Amino acid sequence: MTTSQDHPLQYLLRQLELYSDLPDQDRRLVLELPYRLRRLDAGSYLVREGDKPTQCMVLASGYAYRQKVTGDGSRQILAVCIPGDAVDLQNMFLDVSDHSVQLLTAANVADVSRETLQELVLSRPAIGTAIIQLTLVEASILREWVVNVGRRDARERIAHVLCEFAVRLESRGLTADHGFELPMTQEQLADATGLTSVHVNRVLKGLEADGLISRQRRHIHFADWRALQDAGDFSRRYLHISDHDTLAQTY
Amino acid sequence: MTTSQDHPLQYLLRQLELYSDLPDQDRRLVLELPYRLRRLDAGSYLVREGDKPTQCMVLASGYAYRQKVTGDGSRQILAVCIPGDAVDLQNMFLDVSDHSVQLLTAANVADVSRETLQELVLSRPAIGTAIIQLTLVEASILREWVVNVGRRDARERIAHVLCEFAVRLESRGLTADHGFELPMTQEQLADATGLTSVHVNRVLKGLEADGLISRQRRHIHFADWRALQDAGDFSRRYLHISDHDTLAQTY
DNA sequence: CGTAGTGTTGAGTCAAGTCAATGGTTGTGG
DNA sequence: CCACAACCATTGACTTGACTCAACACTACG
Repeated sequence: MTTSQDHPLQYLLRQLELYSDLPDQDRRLVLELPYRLRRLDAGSYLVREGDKPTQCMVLASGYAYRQKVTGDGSRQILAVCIPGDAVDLQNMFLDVSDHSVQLLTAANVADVSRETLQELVLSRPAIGTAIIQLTLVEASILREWVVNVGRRDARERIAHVLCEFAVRLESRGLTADHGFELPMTQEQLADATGLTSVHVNRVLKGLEADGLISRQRRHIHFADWRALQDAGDFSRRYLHISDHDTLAQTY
Repeated sequence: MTTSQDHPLQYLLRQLELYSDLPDQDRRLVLELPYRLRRLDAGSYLVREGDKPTQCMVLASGYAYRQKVTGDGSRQILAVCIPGDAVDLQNMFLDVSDHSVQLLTAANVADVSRETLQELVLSRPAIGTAIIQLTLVEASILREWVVNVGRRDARERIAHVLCEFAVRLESRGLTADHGFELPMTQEQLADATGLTSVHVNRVLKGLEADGLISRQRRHIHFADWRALQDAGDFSRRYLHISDHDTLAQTY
């Protein structure tokens, strides 16, 4: 259950150490956090807007997304969570959740007590620093999403999201080479980019026709990674991943 | 210079205490932070994307905005900073700034040493908690902006931004009753909402024609606050300001 | 009193949305 | 193993909200 190989919190630890190394003791404290593991189906809600959560959930495997719904019922996806992401750092220090989190795929979720984690953050400076950095990087990604949705056209938006996803997956050691399994429908991609599913479909076909990507089912292959980055006005700076952090440095 | 009345960091302290009270000692530690005060003109850059900052700046007076520029030169405004906002909590724990901050008006800016502040955050749990909460609320506002720009039409976007601005100002005790001085041009408002200045102008006139607001120069008066909130699909939940925190509770 | 920055308005265009139908794939139960 | 259902992807025809371009008005300030 706590083999270092498949420990449910291993990706969390990896993420914490993306921005600064932890002392051995802190590393141990993280891996020794008591947790409860749950297996949940795709579509399950992890958090609902308005909830007062007592647990902090970590995605041990699987994908999820943050979302908000407007008054007239349309949905905006705000972030995609990948394995290792702490789903509600948000809620760890705020009492009421301001958005919902829903599973994109079936997933294993580790629940950690809010108080335990809070205490760790406040008493261990290195862990505190790491968590703050995580939070700040998440904010940085949100800023980039505002730019994406506010000032880029449809083709740029889609290309940008694909690039971001690829780089984030790679930094967590989760990519096949030059491609990945997109865990979302075109409608979800539309809700992430402020478009409609019909238009997303046309744009994807356009990117394919122009030789930037190729697709089969939901698998995206980067036929021309350089050109895709250009098409998406993508620069990885905002992800704050230093170059030597990435594994194979494929991208 | 350090009268409690006009201490440059007084609004910062107020903001820190919005989400949880500080012990007297911590309160004192904040107000006793060594700082250097600068007077800067409108348009000055406080931070440029790519900078490696060593100071953490606090707006003692005046307004600023965060922005990013896309490859083709268009600008997206990501947040408006009001007096008391710490301009670069971001940079306090990350080494390279991922966006720029520019003054909207002339302002007094207090520079605090990055290390001093870091240490305070990591050694004083109440201050650490407050800073994390601040960061999380900023992220929550960013999420709402993604929704605003991604899923609302022009009229809703403008109405929403006006509501947000009013409530934030009030929570800091900075509003005249049922109106405020908008410190931005219509072009800047356009860059904040992902629109063009021409269209912003038409929408503002529309809101005025429908009796939701009235304007003279840059002063916005809320002729029908209730209707404006509805028009903007606005709910203050995402600001995480508990009701008793607001002063007059005008809104 | 000229200049520069804003704000305002109209006319024409276009990127993206809407509506609606058709195809494909997967899974399930008979 | 087949048939049906459900969900998702694809495509075409038409509409529209917001953009572009361009001119003109107002205000502030040196």
